[in-house]
Amino acid sequence: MSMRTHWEGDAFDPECPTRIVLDRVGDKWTVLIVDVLDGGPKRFNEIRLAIGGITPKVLTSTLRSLVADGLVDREVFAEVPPRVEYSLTDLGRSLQEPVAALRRWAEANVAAITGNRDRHAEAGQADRA
Amino acid sequence: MSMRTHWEGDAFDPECPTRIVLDRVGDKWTVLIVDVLDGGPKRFNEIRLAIGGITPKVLTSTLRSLVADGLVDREVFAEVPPRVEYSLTDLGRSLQEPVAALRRWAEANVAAITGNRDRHAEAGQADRA
DNA sequence: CCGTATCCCTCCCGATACTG
DNA sequence: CAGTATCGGGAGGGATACGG
Repeated sequence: MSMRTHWEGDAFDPECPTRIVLDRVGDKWTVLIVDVLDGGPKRFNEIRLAIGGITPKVLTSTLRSLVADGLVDREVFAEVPPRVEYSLTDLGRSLQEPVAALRRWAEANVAAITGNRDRHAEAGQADRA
Repeated sequence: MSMRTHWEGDAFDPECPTRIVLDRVGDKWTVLIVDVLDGGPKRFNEIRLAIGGITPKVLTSTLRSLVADGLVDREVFAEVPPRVEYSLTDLGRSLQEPVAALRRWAEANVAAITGNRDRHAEAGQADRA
C-alpha cells in the first residue's frame, strides 16, 4: 500500500480527487447548505427554510452524506423538544475557498455563457426554418 | 429588461451563476476535455483516445454543449480525409483557473474525505452487527 | 475520419404522506 | 421538531451498430 502525495494522470479514474470533489460539490444542494452553515450552526428546519424548495427527505440525505464526508457535524441535544444542530467542520469551512473562486468566475462569466447558449439556440431555430 | 452586474441571493434560482457553472463543470467529461484541449487544438479521435472510456456519442454531445456555451471552438477543414479541430476559446481557457483551485483543494483534502467515508461505512456495519 | 441512431438503465431528485 | 416511507419521473450517460 503506497501513499501518494500527488495525483499523476488517470483523471478518468473514479478515484481521481477532482472527480470526487466535483461529484460532492456538484450535486444540487451541497453548496447551498454549506453556505447557510457558514453563517453558524443551524437546526434542521432552519436550514430547510433558509434554502427553500428542498424537501425533508433530500435535505436529510444530503446532510447525512455531508456528515459522512466529514464536512458537517451533527450534534443532538437531549432536550424536550428535541434539538439537532448542524455545523461546518474545519474541512467543510476550508471548502468555501475554492467554491468562492468558482463563484467569482461564475458571476463574471455566466452572462457570456448564457448569451452564447441563447445565440446558439436561435441559430438552431434558423437552421430548421 | 434589467442588466445585473452582481448576483444578490436567490441561490436556489436555476439562473444562479454558481448553479449554472457547477452544472457545466460538474458533468462527467467537461473538465477532462477542457484539460486535454489546454494542451492545444485536438481532433475528435485525439480527444477520445487521450481520455479513454468515453463513447463517441457522449464525446459528441459534450463537445456540442461546450461549443454552444462558447468554451470550445470547432473548426472544419475542407480536406480529404476530413479534419475537424477543437480548441479552447479564451473563455474556456479562463475556466482553468477556478478549476485548478478546486483541483488543488481536492488533492489536498480528498484523503480526509474518503477516510471519513470509509470510517462512516464501517460504523454503519458495526451498528447492524 | 467523424460522427449518428437506438436502446436501455441507473441514479438523483421531487411529491406526498406518515412517525418517534 | 426532526425526520422516515414509498412511489415515480426524467436526465445523463453507456453499449452497440450504422451512416456521410
